[in-house]
Amino acid sequence: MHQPLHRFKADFFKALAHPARLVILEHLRSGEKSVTDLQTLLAMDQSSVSQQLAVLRNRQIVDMRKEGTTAYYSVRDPLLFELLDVARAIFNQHLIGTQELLQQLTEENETR
Amino acid sequence: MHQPLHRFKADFFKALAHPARLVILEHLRSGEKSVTDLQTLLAMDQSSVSQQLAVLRNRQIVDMRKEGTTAYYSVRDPLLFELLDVARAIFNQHLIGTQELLQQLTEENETR
DNA sequence: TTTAAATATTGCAATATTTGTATATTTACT
DNA sequence: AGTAAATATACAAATATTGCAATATTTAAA
Repeated sequence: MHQPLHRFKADFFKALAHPARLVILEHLRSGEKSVTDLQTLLAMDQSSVSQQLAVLRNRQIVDMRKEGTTAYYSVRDPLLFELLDVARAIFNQHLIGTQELLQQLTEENETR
Repeated sequence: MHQPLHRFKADFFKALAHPARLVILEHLRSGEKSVTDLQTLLAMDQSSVSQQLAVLRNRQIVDMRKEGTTAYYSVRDPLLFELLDVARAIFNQHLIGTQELLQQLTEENETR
């Protein structure tokens, strides 16, 4: 049925579903970065960074530009940042909900 | 450092990273649905639907309401649909890119 | 108190992802 | 040609996720 398209979409989300890759994307908000840059920023070893970048590259989420021996990575579609913003908004809502729940539980204990 | 938060975010995206779960969420755009409803809509067996719903429930993406023996599921935060919309926009861009590439390749072959 | 309907959970083999380590590849420089 | 820097890839062990089939649980009604 809608199998292929939804599989495609699922693969896209799968590419985002990793802490290191999310951090990489956050760092790319401020423009392209080299692998060494990211390696420093994330305090990760070179090959791990390269591997995560490969995942993002395969899903076409990032673009790569080579200058000499240096590879510069950037986010292909600025809409991605919008997506991350909406995701952040959802997390905030989530945290507010959790906080309210805690507050409620605390009050229940106090009035007892 | 930012480990826990990004792990949390990654888990959220992981919950979206499955074709069946994406289809379920699309169906929930038009309001709450019972497990049987979804089972029919998706042409999946009951236990698979329940399992995927469990994943969405664990990540607090959907809410569940029970009425008799029937369980009604709905999306907790409408922002989620906004997120899916942005994702859709990204896919469209992506497809346009692919299409243009194909077009270009076709033209190259024709003029040769 | 059986029975049926609706939903949830469990167990497990098959796959897929992650993580760390080692090894390639590419490019520029000497 | 030989070497160093930057990046990429290969591989294997540890984990996690799927996809089914079987089994439980819960609720309402006979």
